[in-house]
Amino acid sequence: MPAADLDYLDRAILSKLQEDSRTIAESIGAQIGLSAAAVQRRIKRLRETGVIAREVAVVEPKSVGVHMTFVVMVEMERERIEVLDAFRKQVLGDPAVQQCYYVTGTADFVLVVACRDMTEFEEFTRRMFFDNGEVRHFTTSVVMDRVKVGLSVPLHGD
Amino acid sequence: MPAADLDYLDRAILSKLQEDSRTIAESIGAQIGLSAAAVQRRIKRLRETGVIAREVAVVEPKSVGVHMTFVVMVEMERERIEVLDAFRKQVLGDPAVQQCYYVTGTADFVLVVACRDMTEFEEFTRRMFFDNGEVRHFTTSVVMDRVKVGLSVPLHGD
DNA sequence: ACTGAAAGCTTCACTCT
DNA sequence: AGAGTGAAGCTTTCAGT
Repeated sequence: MPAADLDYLDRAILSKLQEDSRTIAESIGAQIGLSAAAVQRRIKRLRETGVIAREVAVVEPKSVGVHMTFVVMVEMERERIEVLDAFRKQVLGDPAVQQCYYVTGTADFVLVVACRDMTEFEEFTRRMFFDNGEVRHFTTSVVMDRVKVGLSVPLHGD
Repeated sequence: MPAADLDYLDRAILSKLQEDSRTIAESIGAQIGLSAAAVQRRIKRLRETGVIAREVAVVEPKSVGVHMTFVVMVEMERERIEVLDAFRKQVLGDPAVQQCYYVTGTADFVLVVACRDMTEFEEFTRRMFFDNGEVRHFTTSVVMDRVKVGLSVPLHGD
């Protein structure tokens, strides 16, 4: 998605929807000086062009029995494309992995992992790391506080 | 929100809405064997009880000119409550910080930071770390690939 | 929990600038 | 092209069963 040309109105709309995707067009329009229909049209276009990639419900983990979050740094044995791609695939298919970044530095991947408890995390490490000969090393940080959790992108005039 | 009692239908609904919050109740109902109204009522309750914390639009960063993501490990000078809280506050107010976790281990905080470019990130490090006497050390990893990005929580039968 | 009516939001066609 | 208005369409909400 190579930078669609968005004016300040589009950005204002995105800013609202990043906060709460259920904000109705009429209310957004009132705040930025546009009719509801005009806002709708823009939202539609933002969705179609992929600027709005998806709209999701954020579930409170504790309310569904998921009490622990971990940040895991993973170092692979070899940085061969095949090895990396296989790991990527495994990560994409594992529901415990909320996020995975391929990064520069000593670690190759940074994972954010959500589990019900420590036992479930141990099972996770086994299937993801110990049963995988290509993982050289991993270090786990237990999350004590989720200070800020979101996917909001900074939109210049924030 | 200490674990509301959710049955498998609630979990199925959450699973759908985590994927796409615009999935209409009728379609969810058809898949799990419930009327649209019943699904609606459950969704309403899930929202009111905070199981669904929020509903947000996920913006594709590149489409708004945000081309770089970083994972930053931060080590504080002292682990005094005051110091930590001040940092938390700063993080919450900074739009470049997508996520911040307070963690065990050598680092105190793990940050996911989104910026337009390297220059903006350098400005960020200055205001967040260098101008802050309480930050002892930080290490930056540049994200080369956002393999998996989401906030979806594992719901047992996934 | 389901059905059907009412309300609300979005979408479309049309017109205007 | 993009903005506003008003009607049609769809989704959600609220009664009543």
